Amino acid sequence: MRDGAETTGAAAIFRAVRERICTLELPFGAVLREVELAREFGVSRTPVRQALHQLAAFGLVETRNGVGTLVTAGDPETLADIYELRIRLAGLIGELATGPCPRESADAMRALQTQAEALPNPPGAQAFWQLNEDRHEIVNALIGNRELRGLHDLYYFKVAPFWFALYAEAPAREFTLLLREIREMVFWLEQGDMKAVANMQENNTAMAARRVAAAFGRGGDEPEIAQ
Amino acid sequence: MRDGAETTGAAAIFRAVRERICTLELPFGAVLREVELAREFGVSRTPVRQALHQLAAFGLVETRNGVGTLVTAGDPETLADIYELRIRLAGLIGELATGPCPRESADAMRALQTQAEALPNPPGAQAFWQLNEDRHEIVNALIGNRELRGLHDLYYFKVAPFWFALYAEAPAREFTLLLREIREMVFWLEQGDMKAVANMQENNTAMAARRVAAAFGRGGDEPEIAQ
DNA sequence: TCGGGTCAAGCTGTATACAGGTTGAAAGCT
DNA sequence: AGCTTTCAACCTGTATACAGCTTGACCCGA
Repeated sequence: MRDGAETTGAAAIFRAVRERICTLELPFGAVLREVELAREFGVSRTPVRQALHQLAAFGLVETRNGVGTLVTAGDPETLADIYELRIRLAGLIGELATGPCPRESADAMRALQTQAEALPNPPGAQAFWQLNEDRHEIVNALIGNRELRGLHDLYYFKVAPFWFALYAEAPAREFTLLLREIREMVFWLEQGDMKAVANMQENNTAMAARRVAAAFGRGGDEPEIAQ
Repeated sequence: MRDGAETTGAAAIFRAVRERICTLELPFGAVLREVELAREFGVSRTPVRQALHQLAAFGLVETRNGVGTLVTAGDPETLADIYELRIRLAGLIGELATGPCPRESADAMRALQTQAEALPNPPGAQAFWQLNEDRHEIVNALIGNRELRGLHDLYYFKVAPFWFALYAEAPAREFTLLLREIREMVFWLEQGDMKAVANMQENNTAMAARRVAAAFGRGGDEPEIAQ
C-alpha cells in the first residue's frame, strides 16, 4: 500500500516501471523480462523480481512462469468496477473528513494552476503526466484517514493508463478539462470546505469514468495492445 | 489483492504466516527470521522472502534490514482508521449491489448456523476461527464489485488479529455475538435483500469497532507484545 | 501441402554464496 | 561503578548458478 521513498533499490524500480505502465510507455500486453530490466537498472534479477512481484500484487502486471511478466490489460468489466468503487471512495473523502483543509494545500494547488496556465495547449505528454501526478498528490495529502489515502493512491495508478490513453486521443480536450478541474479545486480549497472538495473529486471521477467507458468500454478497443 | 491458490510455493507460505498473525500465534512485535521459516517449510530463503515482502506490502509486517521481519503493531490511531473505513466499505456493499443475493449463499449460511449451534460455548479457538473465516467467505462472495470484494477481504485480515484478541478476552461473549450475527444474516439472506445484508454487516462491523476500541483503543494495551 | 511431434532457446522459480547493516555484549577507560 | 567504545554474531539485501516450464520453430511423415 505504501510506496514512499524506501531505502531498498527495488522500490525505485517499482516506481519506474509503474510510471512506464501508467504513461503507456509499456502498453497493455507488453512483456517485461527480468534480465533486461536488471541490465537497465544495473542490478541483478533479485530486486527486479521484488518490484515485479509487488506490481503483480497490486494487479498492474501478471507473471507467467516460463513466459515473462505481462502488463495486465484491464478488461472493460474490471475497469467499470474500479471506477464505480473509485467514485465512492471519493465520496468517502468528504464523509471521513474531520476538519477544514489546510491552507498549504490551497497554496500548492494555486501554484499548480499558475504553472498549468503557463503551458501551451496541449502540453507535452510528460508535462501533462507531471501535472496530473502533482494534482493527485495534493488531493491525496488532504485525506486524513491513512487507509483511505492508501486506497485513493492505489486506484489512481490503476486507472492512470486508461486516463493517459484518453489524453493521447484528445490532448487538448483532456488538458482543458484538467485545467478546469484544478481551477475549481483551487476555489473550494480556498473555502476550506473539505466536503466540497470531495464532492468535486467525485464529480470529476465520475466524468472521467464516462469518458473512459465511452473510449474503452464494452466492445471498444483497449488503449493499445503490444505487438 | 488476490490471494487465491497460486501455483508458486510462496503463496502457501504467505497464507500460513498470515493465518498465524491473525490467530495471534504470532503476536504483534514478533520477529520472523527468514532462515527459520525456510527450514520449517523445507525451502530456501527466496520464496520465504517473497511471501514476507507481500505481507509487508499489505501492511501486516515490516521488514528491517539487519534485524528481521516484525509483525506490525497496529497503533490505536491506525486501528481506528481501518475500522472507520471498513464500516463505510460495508455500506458500499449495499450501494453497489445490483441484484438479489443468490440462494446458495443463504443455504451456505444456514448450514454454517447449524454447524455453529452444535458447538459448545465457548468453542475452541480453532473452531471459532474457522467459523469466522467461513462466515467472511460467504459474505465476501456476495460482493459483486470485484475490487470492493478484494478490499473487503484485505481489511478482514488486517483487523482479524484484534478481533481474535477480543475472543481470547471473552470467548463466550464473542461466540454468542457471532452466532447472533449468523442467525440475523441467515434471515436477511433468505429474504434475498442485499441492502439489508449490507446494512447488517455495517452494524456488526461498527459494533466490533466499539468493542475493539474499548479493549485496545487509545491508552489501552495492544493485544499482546512479543517478548 | 498439411498436421503432428520433437527439441532447443529463453524465461521464470529456486537455491546458495557473498556483501552490507544492526545490535547487544564484552572490554577498557575514567 | 558507570560510561564509552569496539566488535563479533546474526540478519537482511544482493548477486549468481541451477532447475523446471513454456513456446515457437523445425523436421518428419502422411
